[in-house]
Amino acid sequence: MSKGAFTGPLEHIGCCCHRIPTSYKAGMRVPGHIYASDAMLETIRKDQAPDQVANVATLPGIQVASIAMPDIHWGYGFCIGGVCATDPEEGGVISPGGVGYDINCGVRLLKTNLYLDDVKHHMRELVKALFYTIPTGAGRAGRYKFNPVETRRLMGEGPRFVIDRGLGVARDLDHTEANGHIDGGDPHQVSDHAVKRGAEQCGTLGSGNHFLEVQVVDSVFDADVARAFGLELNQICVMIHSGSRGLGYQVCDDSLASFRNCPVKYGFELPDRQLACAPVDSPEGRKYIAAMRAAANYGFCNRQLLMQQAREVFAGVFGRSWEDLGMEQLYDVAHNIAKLEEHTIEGKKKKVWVHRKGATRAFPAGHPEVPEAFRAVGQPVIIPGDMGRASWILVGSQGAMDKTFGTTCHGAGRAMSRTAALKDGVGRKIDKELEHRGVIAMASSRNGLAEEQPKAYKNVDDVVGVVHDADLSRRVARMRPLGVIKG
DNA sequence: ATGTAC
Repeated sequence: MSKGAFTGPLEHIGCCCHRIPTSYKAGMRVPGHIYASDAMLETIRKDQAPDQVANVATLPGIQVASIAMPDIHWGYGFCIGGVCATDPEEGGVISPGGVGYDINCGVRLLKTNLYLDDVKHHMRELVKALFYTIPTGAGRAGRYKFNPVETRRLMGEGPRFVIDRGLGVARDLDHTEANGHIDGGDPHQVSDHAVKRGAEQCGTLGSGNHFLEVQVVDSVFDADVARAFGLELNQICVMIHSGSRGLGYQVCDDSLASFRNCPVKYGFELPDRQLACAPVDSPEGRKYIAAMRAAANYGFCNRQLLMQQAREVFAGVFGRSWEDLGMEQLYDVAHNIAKLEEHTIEGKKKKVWVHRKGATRAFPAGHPEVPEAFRAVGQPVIIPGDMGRASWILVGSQGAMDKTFGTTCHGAGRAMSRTAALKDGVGRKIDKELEHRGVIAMASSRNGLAEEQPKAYKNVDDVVGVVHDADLSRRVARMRPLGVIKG
């Protein structure tokens, strides 16, 4: 597909929201809604992501609108930063492209009782210890080995499986989206090949935009919610951004092959074959849903094991147990997943399949799926930014339920393609540049650092500004990076 | 995102 600029209509329809009308493209069942500032629209128009928003609006059973967040950019079939809800009772479909290749890519935040002054003279040692303990990079195997039977059990149970083996504590589950266990995951719908890839990679970081960062709370925007989350100024935290590694990739790939003939078989047309999908209640759809849920449970396990290794490293560097260092999990969110959820649409309660691809659930105070500890304030939302500037902690709000199926942004969003960023980095020492900005960075590949350099991303502060102003979630705390390990 | 082309 062409990646040229988008020149179609974007009609301003309210706070930070722009509409692609159904008249833009044949077959659109609903309009497109893109949340962005006027200034950001210029960046957003640079690739075909808005056209992908329009393509998604043609999917059978789609409800209300094809929605995109301010960190939108081009992706496989669906844009990254997209939200699509389908109703199975209206022929609604499930689509692997609406979840992404990295099923349950997501973010976990681990708190400590350390402050900036406690770590600032230990950052080099800390980052080195993290880098030499936690495997990074594509294809890397980890220290935890599971045989195929164990790997399938792990996919069925989620992090409880590894916690039962001493790798974490039960209260970690209370602080994970869906308690780290998506019901209906069936490991037997996952191919042997996918299981084989997953068996040796649980507890590894991967490559691309995945990272593990030591961060400091740089600013607090909502003191009451920050207190409820146990966050305060100058506190040290660890942010973990990773997904389901080769296992999720293989589940996605396997399903795309099985979906190839679905448009003919079930009688619908797609404007782009990368939108491959199947009715929720079809054999192909049911198999993908069962496998995708199992891969999601694996993703939660991967971040659990990454967290546990970070706890061990801190304990080693600071000579105290991780419990004594207060290394408790704030929360863990998935930002590449499809889930069956109840939403109110035109006054009626409906169970819909919400696809979030590079988009984060942001449920408000009082929602039954928000853990009890946060029920009074809303769900913690974790937004990873780029490695030079910032990341954010937000809280879910009612506006998200009203406008975006309980969803907000997932990160900064790329502003440059990987190849453009790579070319831009030739001859530079990006780790040295980061050091001048106060960030110790270690990566297993020089190219990785160039592709992920700060200016390859939009300013995450701007992205967060849009979702705050549009009431899709609210600012709680801004985090500044001190040290990072990457693939 | 991904043993970046079984």
